[in-house]
Amino acid sequence: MARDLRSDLLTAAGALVERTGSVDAVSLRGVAREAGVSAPAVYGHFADLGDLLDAVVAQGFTDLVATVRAATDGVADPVERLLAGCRAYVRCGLSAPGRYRAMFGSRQVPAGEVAFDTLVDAVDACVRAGRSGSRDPRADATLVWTALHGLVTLWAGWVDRPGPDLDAQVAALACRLALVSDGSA
Amino acid sequence: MARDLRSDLLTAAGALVERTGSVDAVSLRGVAREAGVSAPAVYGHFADLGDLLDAVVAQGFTDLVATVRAATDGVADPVERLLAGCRAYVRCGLSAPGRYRAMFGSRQVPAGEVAFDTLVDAVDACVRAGRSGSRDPRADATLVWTALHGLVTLWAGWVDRPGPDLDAQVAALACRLALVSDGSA
DNA sequence: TGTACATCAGTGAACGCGCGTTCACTGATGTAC
DNA sequence: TGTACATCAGTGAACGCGCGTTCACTGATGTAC
Repeated sequence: MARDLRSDLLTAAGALVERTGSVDAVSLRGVAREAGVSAPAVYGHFADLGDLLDAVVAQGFTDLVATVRAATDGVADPVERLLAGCRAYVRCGLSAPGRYRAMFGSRQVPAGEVAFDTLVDAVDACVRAGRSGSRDPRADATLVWTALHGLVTLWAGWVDRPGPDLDAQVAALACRLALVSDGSA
Repeated sequence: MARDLRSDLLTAAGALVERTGSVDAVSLRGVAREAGVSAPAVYGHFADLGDLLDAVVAQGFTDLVATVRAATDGVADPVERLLAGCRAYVRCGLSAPGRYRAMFGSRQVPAGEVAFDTLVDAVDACVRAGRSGSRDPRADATLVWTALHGLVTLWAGWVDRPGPDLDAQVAALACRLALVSDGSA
């Protein structure tokens, strides 16, 4: 079976991003070393280091969207659907905090817009089902996203994260900010 | 008037952190250049680059605590006090996003603990005044902090931040998560 | 007031290093006859 | 089946650069007499 160096390089770059905790500390030579290949070999698959890191970020968005979609597909109840999506979002972020930071750091966030519309729809569905008192689903979805983002970035790499269970925190943030009446609030 | 090179270097380092957006992209030579001084001159005031950056972060915590304290001092009403502190926290973070990221990035957060206790007290005061329905002020203060952190890190450097006014978002996040009944919720 | 000297903050040159990128190359794989 | 050749992914050496850090130095400032 022929090796797929391009995906090997992406994997190596992802591993380095997580190990160093920051995308800025990753070097082209370091990625090549991690993949067990010479530095110039990278240029056969990526224009330069920035291109490689852009690909890591792009894959991060693809993963995030797929993860959330997989978690929400087939969930009929709108509140459960919203919560499942939020949980998946947070867990995906925490599974690769360095990449997550790179995705929503100083770079642009084009793919984030699409995913955000999904969140607005999920809040809107709760309103239509009479399960949320939101009068501005888009504004409240923004609050939810903001809080979930805080959850991922503040507690990434924390060992002794304070407070209750992660899923309970996600539920409390989502329900209170989306004005959903639920046992968690 | 004699120059105070140490504080000049801190200022220069802070400016570079904001300009590059990341603490990892700041070099000792770059800071010296920014301060108009030779690179070895830095060693007269800091052990090495890490020491200098630690000082930037430490000053960030000092500023943050002082800013929040100044905003809350003399505010009698517990809800107003909580909101004033949250607004000050967010504005301080957004005024120097790169430094804020460095403060709560991969490095340790010792000074953050003290500031957090202040937030717990503020929520607790609302509960005691019958203005909050929180049954676990510490847990709910954690949610508030998480959301404020998200607000700073997600929207730092955003030009067209969506949704309503920043202060209104802060109020919504704080009131809903701390279970304060207020016009904003 | 003037002179000799100690102190000490900042300088300029130099070091070794890892970096991104280039270049001519090699050696395995596939194809034409 | 065997041979000659084209293709092309990956290599090793080399480049120039900015980096952190060291070292002996300089020149201004303050002090003792």
